[in-house]
Amino acid sequence: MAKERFNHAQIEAAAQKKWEELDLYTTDLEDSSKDPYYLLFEFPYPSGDLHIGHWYAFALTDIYARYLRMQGKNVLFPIGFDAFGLPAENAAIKNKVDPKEWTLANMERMRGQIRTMGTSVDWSKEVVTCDPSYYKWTQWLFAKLFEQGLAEHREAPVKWCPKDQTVLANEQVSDGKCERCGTEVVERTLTQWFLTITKYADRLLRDLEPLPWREDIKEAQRAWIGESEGAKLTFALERETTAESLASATVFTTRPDTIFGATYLVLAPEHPLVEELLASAHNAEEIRAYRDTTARKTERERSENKEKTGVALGGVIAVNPASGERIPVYIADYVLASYGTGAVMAVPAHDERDFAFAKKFNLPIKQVVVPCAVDPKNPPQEGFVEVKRDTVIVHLRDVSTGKFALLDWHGTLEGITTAIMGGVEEGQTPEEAALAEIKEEAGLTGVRIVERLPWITAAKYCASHKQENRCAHTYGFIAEVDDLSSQTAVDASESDKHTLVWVDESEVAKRLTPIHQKQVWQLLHAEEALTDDGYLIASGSFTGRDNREAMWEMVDSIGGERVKNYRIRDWLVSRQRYWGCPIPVVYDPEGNPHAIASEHLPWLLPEDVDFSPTGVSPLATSKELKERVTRIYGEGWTPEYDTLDTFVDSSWYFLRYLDPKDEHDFSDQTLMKKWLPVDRYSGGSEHTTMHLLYARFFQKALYDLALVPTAEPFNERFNRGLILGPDGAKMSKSKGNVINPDEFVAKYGADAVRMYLAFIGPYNEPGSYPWNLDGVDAMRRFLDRVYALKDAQVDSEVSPALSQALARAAKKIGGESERFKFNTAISGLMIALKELEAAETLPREAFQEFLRLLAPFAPHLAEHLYEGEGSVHAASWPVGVVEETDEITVIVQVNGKKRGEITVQKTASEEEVVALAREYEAVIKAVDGASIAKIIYVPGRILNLVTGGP
RNA sequence: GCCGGGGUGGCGUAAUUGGUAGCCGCGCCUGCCUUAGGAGCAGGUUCCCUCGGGAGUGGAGGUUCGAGUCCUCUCCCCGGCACCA
Repeated sequence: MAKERFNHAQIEAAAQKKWEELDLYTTDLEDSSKDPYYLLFEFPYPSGDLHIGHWYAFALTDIYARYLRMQGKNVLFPIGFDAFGLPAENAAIKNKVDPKEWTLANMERMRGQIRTMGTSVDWSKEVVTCDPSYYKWTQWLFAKLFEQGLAEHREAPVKWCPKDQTVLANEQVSDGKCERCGTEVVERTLTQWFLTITKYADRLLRDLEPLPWREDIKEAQRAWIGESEGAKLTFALERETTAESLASATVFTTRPDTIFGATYLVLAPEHPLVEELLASAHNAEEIRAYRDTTARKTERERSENKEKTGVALGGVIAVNPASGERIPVYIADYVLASYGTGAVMAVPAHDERDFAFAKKFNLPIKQVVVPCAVDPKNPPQEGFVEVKRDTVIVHLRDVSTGKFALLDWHGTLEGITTAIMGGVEEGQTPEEAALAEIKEEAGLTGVRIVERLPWITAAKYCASHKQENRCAHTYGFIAEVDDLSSQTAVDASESDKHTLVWVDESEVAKRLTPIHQKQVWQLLHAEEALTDDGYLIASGSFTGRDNREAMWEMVDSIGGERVKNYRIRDWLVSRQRYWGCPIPVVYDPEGNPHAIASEHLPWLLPEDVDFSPTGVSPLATSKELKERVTRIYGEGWTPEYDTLDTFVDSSWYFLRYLDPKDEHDFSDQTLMKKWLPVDRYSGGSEHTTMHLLYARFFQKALYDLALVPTAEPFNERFNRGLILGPDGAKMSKSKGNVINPDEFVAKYGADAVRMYLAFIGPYNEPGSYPWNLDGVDAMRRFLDRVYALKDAQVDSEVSPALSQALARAAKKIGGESERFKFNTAISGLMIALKELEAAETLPREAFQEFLRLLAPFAPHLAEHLYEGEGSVHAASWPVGVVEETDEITVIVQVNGKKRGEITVQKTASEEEVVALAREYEAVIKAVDGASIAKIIYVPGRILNLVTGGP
């Protein structure tokens, strides 16, 4: 017999009607009788249809909104539409419809769908970014930024999408492709509007630290801002032949400690000095050709091919300000014009890119930092003096077999395997020392040194018998021997210490035991720069010092400047598209930009426009716009034809929610003081670096203008996971795995669908979940079980046990909801339901209390079954007190393994518990006659008996 | 490559933050009910086992009376950044 299933369509419609009649969700922002709580989710783009992702975004934040209201909070839970943007324009081009009509129709459709979801959003605060009453204030704020010098009009190379026919922000380009349509972007030089977010880079970074955000979100922002600390150093440029001073080049480096190792200088192809020095170069043609080739390449093409290219600035040299060395100057596109100073000092020994370039162009590689390994078995001791010793390590190869000689040590050094090694004695060259050691330790003569290794390395260890720390400054050699048969035997005193062994090349690294031995061998084969820290060599008066410790002194000594540099670029906001907020600027007859005065705002988007994509801004085709400018400003004045990036619209919408209809101000100062910052902002991880950073920048700029009361817009930020298609792949129309929620809502009901989404996993973590119908079905079964209990209600007293069960549930469900862990909150509901079902009789009061716990999760069904006054959503969250019982369960362990559990009075002493435990059969068996050496008792939790001997 | 977050049953997940590993759900198994079941109900379900137990949270060590949780090394997955000097 099928269980009675409720008619969800009927119940939902009735509940929604009731909420509207009671006007349940209009927030009185002035109300000061309750704590304000601003719960925000990212407002949707009106694409036309509500998809399952919208449900995940809106319905789950709605759970929290409802919970907070029941907690007695005054909750602001608003919604609006991010209504400007490309899809409308593309639809317009394709289907010959008006973008405005298209957008308005979509919004109307989505409003209806959102209403049927049963979310408790406050429609009275709705904002629509394409509405003149909204964009009037986007324009007003832009004008404010312009007045502050935070909006700049300048020529710059920009990313251009040939398909969308518009400029893109750096952030909208990924892998060299337009983020929106996937078309390869090209670079163009245009005069564009920029918001100078770089001026706030430092504050955006610093103010991030105290925010209670998840580390990965903060880290993504930090990486985007990309702070690096370093120095600006200046190199004089001279004519190579006459030493005539030509100019000077400033470089940015994060490694000024390696200045003595700078063996050449590199300028970005776009660097202004390149043009300036062209006349002095003897290979001007070559340079021009290189510059042109580079200019024709997209940034992607440049970075895709990691093979270094470049050309020397022939006849020009730079003077290393530290060493005085005259070093060559190159032009290469691995140096970016847009980062740092567009010029670098190249230290091939200690920078991977410089190393690759130096190898290719045969430039000198000069080591100035010696990386230092520490012997982990014998580390330097605090307080001992450090003594530096020059040492050598020899890798000796037998030419006839190709094997290498190693020494297996005996005695106190048993188990250690090294190469032939030893100290460099007074008056010896390292080469001589190497040959001497070969003779001494291996007893070999007729050996030749074939190579001195390029890098010097070091190892630190403690020589405890001498009370000193040693630093072995080590030169490496490769030596070869032809004929082993004619060799003399090793001195007996040496052969006692070690045995000479010959091993294959591939075995060497595995056999070497002390860490620096291994390191030297690896360096021998390492064709790469040394980027590790260590001590300085060949660095004038700084030689011997720790590189990090000496760094800033070195900067001072050559008149360098300590600076911080940021990777973030200014925000390009000009778009050559129609469906956006017109940039509120006009140009005087001289071409200077002027912000449009507030009495002319909103500066309306003209309607007599041909918006087919031609590469010029559609607004340029408007007759009305030109006439408007002439009428207001006079002959010779011209309009700005570009529109704003839609991220500008969405950078302040949460301020407008507080006063959406205000005609005299962008928001309300008093209400902002009361409601900002947003308490919790829930959204998608795709907005971590753009929207979130832009909104923070806007807030700070407005804060500095005293237009908003806080420097940060959002307190908590939660990023939700992703709902995948049933096939586990990201939903996309092309894959045909898009879930349309309407179908499932019709079949299972809105409550079941939202509970399924809530139960799927923790909401505040970046997981991804495939859509699974069985899960929706399970939620419907749960709701059917709830519904089935409605007729079991009797007017009897609630038993203490049931009362306690509900109190525990209220506590758990509340706590989990607080942390957006709706999955475990629902688990709490299921446990509570089981307890209600198991009760002999179901007191009405108990079931009604359960409905209050259910209300945020299944708002329609809870409303339908609720018998109290008004709406269940206006009821308060149950505040059951979880009482402690007199009896407690103690887990008994023997040697950390669980052997049983005993129930004792809460007041029982340790002795009593131990005595009880020792009578327990499994415990007796586990102890097995052994004596108890130790007893660990955590009252009320655990007893651990640790056995000693028999 | 660098940075961040993770690896727990067949699956999604849970674990009071150092104290009973596997809650809740899916799936699966058994039984009941039913003309029927892609319905409902009850029970079971980490693995191995000689039914006494034993093993177990990616792997290897360590700290601790006790480790999914802390430390060291290592492997793998996801996300971000990436010629940023």
